[in-house]
Amino acid sequence: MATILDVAKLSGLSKTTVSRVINNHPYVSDKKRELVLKAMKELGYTPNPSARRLRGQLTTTIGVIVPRIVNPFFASLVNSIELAAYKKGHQVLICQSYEDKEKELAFLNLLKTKQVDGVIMTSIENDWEVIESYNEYGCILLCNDYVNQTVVPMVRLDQAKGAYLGAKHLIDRGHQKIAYCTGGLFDEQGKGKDRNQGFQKALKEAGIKINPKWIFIDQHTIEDGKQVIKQILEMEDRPTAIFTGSDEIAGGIIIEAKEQGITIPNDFAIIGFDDQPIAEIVDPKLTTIRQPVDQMGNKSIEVMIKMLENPALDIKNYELPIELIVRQST
Amino acid sequence: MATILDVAKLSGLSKTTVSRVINNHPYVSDKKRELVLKAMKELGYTPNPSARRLRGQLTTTIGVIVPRIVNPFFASLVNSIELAAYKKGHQVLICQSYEDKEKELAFLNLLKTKQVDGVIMTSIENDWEVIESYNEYGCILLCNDYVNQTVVPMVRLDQAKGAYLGAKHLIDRGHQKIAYCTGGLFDEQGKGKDRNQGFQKALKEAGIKINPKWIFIDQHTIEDGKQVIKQILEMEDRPTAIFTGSDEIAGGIIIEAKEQGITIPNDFAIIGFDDQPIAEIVDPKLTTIRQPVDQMGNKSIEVMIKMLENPALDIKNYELPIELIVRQST
DNA sequence: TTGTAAGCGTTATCAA
DNA sequence: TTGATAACGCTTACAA
Repeated sequence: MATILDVAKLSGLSKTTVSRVINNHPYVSDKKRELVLKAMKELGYTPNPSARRLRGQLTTTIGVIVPRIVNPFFASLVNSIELAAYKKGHQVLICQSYEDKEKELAFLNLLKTKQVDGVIMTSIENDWEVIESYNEYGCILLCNDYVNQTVVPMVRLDQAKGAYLGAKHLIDRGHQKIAYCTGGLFDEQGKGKDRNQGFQKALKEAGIKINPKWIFIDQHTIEDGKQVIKQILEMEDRPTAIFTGSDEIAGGIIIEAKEQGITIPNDFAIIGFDDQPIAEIVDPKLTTIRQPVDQMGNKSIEVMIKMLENPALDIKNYELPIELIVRQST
Repeated sequence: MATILDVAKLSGLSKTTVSRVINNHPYVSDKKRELVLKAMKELGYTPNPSARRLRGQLTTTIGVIVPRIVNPFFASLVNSIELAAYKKGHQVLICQSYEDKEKELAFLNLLKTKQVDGVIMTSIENDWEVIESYNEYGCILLCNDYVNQTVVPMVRLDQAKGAYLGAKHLIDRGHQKIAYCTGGLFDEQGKGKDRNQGFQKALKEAGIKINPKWIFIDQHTIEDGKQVIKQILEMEDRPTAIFTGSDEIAGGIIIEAKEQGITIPNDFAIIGFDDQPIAEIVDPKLTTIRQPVDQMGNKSIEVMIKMLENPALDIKNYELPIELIVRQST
């Protein structure tokens, strides 16, 4: 590989001048700039990022932490992040946390060693204090997931509103007995609390009481969805509608329901979350709450790069719109 | 961040000795090793990968090129690669080529600058000669896609056999009029040629002639599948079975067929390729050819790491099993 | 406007 | 068995 010295020699100039050209510094005469550019081209020269990194420069690499890439929601989020990053000349290092604290920390360690300029976290596993302690080593940006403090920029959706819209839609369709499936808990605090609040708000407004037997926590996959509907079918007192935290659970419910001879939306109305491709694949097609994934990816990269260029940037909260998509399952 | 010098100072030894401990070199007394280890722990020391890279060491980063991460097949391939790499202490840098030659090359350039130790290519866009020219800068491994020369290790499936099994299955079910959808071309050469061959072999053995009107090339998405079935329905002379190059196309066909009041498998038998999650989501569930994605990912990392440790490694071709999964669509 | 030289954190070479 | 030192490729004071 050609080095900066090779370029310097070929152009008959010093390393410094070459470096100045590479970094667009002022005080280089047009003539010499030409010379350098020509030599660079001739040698097919690319600056060595490791050396730049070592010297304390930017790495042009951004890390992204997702729970799992096979989850289509996160796949499309990574997709939009990668595309946006590439346009800006950055690479994307991905890490699947698999919801594991240790994996998450191992990845955040890349900040310490300047392997990545910054990390976009799409989910948070460790306590925020722990994660925050890495913030001194590089930029952290929260995308999708978030915390209550405003210590790092966040790109997020109004999940409470999304859940509210979904629940309200079911109520407007005449449902009073509504089950709730979440990937998190059904707490005031903790994972998924915003959606819980939105859901509860809608029910409260309609004067509906929540039946704790119809709350299913820690549900994630298609398989989980199948189990949920099985459990519901065994109940004496059944709900008439099911609100779910993801299209995958909703999809599982629809698939298994059909297997059991249940008609949707007649026997049960189902609503998903995310608007993943599966929403249009299942039959009946899924009513769901759309998360503007592409916008989230673009915004995250935009903000991240701004942060990198100007570390003193104001820390802001970017909220993106969320909307209800009505299809056939409700 | 603590550096090797800090560790040296704290342990009262030299950088060299510390380095020896880090790299498990011989000739370090147990006592001093202890000392170093203790100091490392106390300082929370992590070696700086940029410095190691610059010094010509391994980067513990492996690049993976996929056409697009939102394609579930590639998402699960990346998933298994990432998991296997993590176990071995490696990071994974992903690049979506979006089937773009330039993007592919931009990424291969990371090899030149020692940003990644090696690249796993799951698809090939540029001419092989072009790609091969990067092989001198680092390890290249082909996974899923392949070329005819054996210049780099390849982890692949017997696609011809897969296609043969699928076509044979349709024939065994009594079909004589079989359409063919491929993501590539219907050539002797070029993308997807193996599957073409397998398909053709099965038909030939059964004495069936191929109707060129029933060949659909360059089909990829669910949307494409919908278009295919629409076209078929407009034909005078229709096929009775459709062989597709991916579960997504097959899924699209099933979805649209249902919309049009067609019954599957009665009116048409459909067979997919990949055994993606969608295969079990559509109704009727999809008969398909399973590609052992996890095995491919694991094997690729295993071989890649072997190559990195021993660049003189024999270049081999690793072929993994492929099988037919019969469900309801045939 | 240009160049010299020091230094980023490692590891390999050589000498002790 | 240990340590001093040079080198990897780059950027940035500082000097000219």
